[in-house]
Amino acid sequence: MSLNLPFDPIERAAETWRVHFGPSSAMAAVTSIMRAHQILLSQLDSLLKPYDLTFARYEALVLLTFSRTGALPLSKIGERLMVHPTSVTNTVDRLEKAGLVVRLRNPRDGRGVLAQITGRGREIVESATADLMNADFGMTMYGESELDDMFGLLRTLRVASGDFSA
Amino acid sequence: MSLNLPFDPIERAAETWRVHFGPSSAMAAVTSIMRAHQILLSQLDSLLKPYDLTFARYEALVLLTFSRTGALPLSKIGERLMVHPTSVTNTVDRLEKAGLVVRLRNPRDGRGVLAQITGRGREIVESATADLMNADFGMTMYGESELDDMFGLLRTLRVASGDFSA
DNA sequence: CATATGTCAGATAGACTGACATAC
DNA sequence: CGTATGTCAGTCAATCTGACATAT
Repeated sequence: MSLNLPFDPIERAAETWRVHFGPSSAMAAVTSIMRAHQILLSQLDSLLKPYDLTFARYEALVLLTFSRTGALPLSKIGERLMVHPTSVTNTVDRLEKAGLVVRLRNPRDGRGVLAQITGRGREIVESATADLMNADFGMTMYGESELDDMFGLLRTLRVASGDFSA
Repeated sequence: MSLNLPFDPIERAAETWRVHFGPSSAMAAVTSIMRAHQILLSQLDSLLKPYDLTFARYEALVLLTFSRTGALPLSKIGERLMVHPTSVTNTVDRLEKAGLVVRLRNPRDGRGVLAQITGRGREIVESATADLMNADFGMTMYGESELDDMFGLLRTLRVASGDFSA
């Protein structure tokens, strides 16, 4: 599983990069984000595997528990999770097959569909969330202030990319 | 393309999370990393699309230009890029079909295969790299010290996950 | 012999395009 | 009418498992 190299592969790439193309802190930072994503996704998916959930599906389920009625239009789910409409359809399909949500017609918009979390869905979210928080979302190596620093740093990227107005 | 929400969707999720499950800075940090990855990958792949490259394939090509002979065993490519052996096979397949690398038998190990970059491969890397550096790898919004902070922060995660010994 | 390298078939989760029916 | 919602078919890149041939 773990590589256990005797050197930092990204740091080495950055050094070699400097020799060939000139210095680029951006390259090292971007590569680090890519690798961090890979590490975290793998850990989170492992934690969620007993529930037959991926992180993406877990996020959708959690979002539903956050709403007053346990139901949200698919369009709103896509907006909040920042994913493509067809991906929402796909995610809800899988959750529905697993019995964790049901589709309802939106009484306030004939075009729309609501995904509503089921009792079983709520049980699974509760249990999975306990596991994730217990594992600190795979971030046990960080202190509170470091986590805040990371959130703040990455917020700059999210603002600049147009996710929201600061 | 951009969402342009009037609020930060991750910050809102973190607030709601606090109400339902208790505070978790880890959750906000992890979600930020996930979103940052998504944003950057999309930007990088757009920049590389004119060359019919993905970021993963570009990384492999660059690695080859870094080696003395322009050739590396597939096993070494997998180790440096931290990807699964079958993913390396897949990546090299695509690069080979595009004429950017060729496969050679490893003269020093009958089991092994070398991927060697071609002249056309070198041209493409040079041009694509110029584009990427010109776009600062999608990180134009950051200063030098912020990029270093990010690298340092994420290094902690990579060490803890066993990528290498610090 | 056990181990390491690479390939293959097949499965999976995800993102995306374009077309479409439906309803606002 | 133009716009918005969701679905569908199909494509694509990536990842992984398990099996396998080959060579160390």
